[in-house]
Amino acid sequence: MNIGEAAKASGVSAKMIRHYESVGLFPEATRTESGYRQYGDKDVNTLRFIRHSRDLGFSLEQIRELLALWQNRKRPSRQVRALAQAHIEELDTKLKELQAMKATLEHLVHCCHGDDRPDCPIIDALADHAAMPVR
Amino acid sequence: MNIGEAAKASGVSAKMIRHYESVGLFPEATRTESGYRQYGDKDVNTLRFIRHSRDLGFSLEQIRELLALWQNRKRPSRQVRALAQAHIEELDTKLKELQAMKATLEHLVHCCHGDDRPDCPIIDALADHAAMPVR
DNA sequence: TGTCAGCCTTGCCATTGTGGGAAGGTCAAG
DNA sequence: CTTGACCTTCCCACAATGGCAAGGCTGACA
Repeated sequence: MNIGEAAKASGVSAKMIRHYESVGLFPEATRTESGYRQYGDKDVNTLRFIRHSRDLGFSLEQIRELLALWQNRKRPSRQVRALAQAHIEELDTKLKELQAMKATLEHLVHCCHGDDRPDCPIIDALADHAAMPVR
Repeated sequence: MNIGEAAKASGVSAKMIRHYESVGLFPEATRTESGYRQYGDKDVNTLRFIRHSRDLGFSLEQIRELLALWQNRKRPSRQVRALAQAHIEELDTKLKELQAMKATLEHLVHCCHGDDRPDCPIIDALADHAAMPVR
């Protein structure tokens, strides 16, 4: 099957399939005589694996490791779990940052009357030399 | 004061000050005869405003608007609040995505025994054609 | 057989915000 | 006058994705 079909079947855009190939995440596809990339069901499965991993927020580097573990029938599940655990912690760090930002903003928005008057605690907080919670 | 000093005083790196200037977020600094940028207290305040805004996750484009509102003494606080409110919603969208990823991963990690055996529900979920919650 | 749509190819550019580094000019202290 | 610390500009990199352009291939239809 051609790249477009593989893209549809896997949910990974043709552009991204080429990109993954170029960075070595995905093996170089065999080509027809005229240079078209050819894919099989196995390739589509791999692409789906990649997409699922992306959907969970894994980076391409992490996916590289996940793919290796996937293809290694003798992997200790410990390793997979450690990778996932580490990623959860990354997510958690980001979550906390975003939550802190949101909390601060919500507080400020709450304090701002939001009418025609120029007086605004949000602007004041951004300008003030003091009191910027996050980071 | 030179750019390095302004950077220290504001918490914005010299690199970024130049960048903000180049994209028009920050006015071009006056220069000494030899070409060094010169900053005053007012500039440092503006840089702090920018940094505080970045700390709350506003994009440079949003900061452009915030700066305009800040400098307009007659702004209606309504506009500031609307900007902040919109940003809160962006944050919330991201938060929900990350939370969904985290929840899925936590579930999978919980299911994985994580020992020397190769059997691994995490890998299985990534590979399986079905059941990928997020997105 | 000609042609046309719709695919494919490569390659370059843009995004967002930040950092790194090179090559060279300036300044102040010793 | 030298040296080290600063400054200048310019280019490159990241991560992941999209877009566009110029050109080649394929298959269907007249």
